[in-house]
Amino acid sequence: MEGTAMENGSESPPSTTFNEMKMTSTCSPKKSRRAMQKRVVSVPIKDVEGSRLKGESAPPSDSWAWRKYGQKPIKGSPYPRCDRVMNIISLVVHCSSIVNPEFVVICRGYYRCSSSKGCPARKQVERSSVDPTMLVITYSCEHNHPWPLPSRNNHHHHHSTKPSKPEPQPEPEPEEKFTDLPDDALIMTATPDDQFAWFGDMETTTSTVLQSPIFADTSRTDADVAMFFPMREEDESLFADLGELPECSVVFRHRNLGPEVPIY
DNA sequence: CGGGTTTGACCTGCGC
DNA sequence: GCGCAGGTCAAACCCG
Repeated sequence: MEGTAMENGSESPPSTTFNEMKMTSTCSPKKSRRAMQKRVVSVPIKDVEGSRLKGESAPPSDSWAWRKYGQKPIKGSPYPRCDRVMNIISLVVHCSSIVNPEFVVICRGYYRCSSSKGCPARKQVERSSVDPTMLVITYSCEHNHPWPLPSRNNHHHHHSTKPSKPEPQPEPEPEEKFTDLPDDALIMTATPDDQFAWFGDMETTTSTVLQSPIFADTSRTDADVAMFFPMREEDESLFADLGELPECSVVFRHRNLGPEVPIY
């Protein structure tokens, strides 16, 4: 409500500013966003849904622990400055997207590595603007920082909320994950056998053609959309689900395609 | 009760 | 210089 008390606190000297806090939270004083190495992975939403249905908490499941620290509607949204309203609108527009795929509100979730204290690794999850059936996961790390995530074999530091899962393939040297890369982000579609399989449990992430649960059936009408709004009890969860676009598509699937789509 | 999520506010970078 | 868009914080809330 009151946002940050320290900002409004006129009695306290500006010794601890928002700025300084950020700088201390990162290793380098120059926190240029450009100084972050990035890697972008495109994952079919279907796979994410699958993992969610299995009860996993993180959006696109990988073997690290991520903590969500923010969410934003991004470019392409009608009211990007009004977050609260945006959540509502995103629901509406999302539902509209069933009828008119041109309306695609892109919300981005911000995740921080919670596997270890002070880990600078971050991850952004958003739906692809070009292919709504794909989920774009952006992994980022400080430029000069070796990939700080713990080994996927390090069981002490994660799975705080996730059930144990089979470990992925043996990982390459962590330092190699970023140091060989150009500054520009790479964009790729993850496949189980490519060099970036280390990104996570990509055994379920294939580059198979998606039959979009959302857009495949163009015969949907506004009536289909309307069925989302009379909800009351479910409103909470529905709005909460807006945080994760893929989840929203899960809702659609449940509602409209339930029996048709195999759930695994 | 501890850890994760939600969400409004705020800060910064950048384009115009 | 201004405003927009993206990124982050942190209090409140939720949940096991």
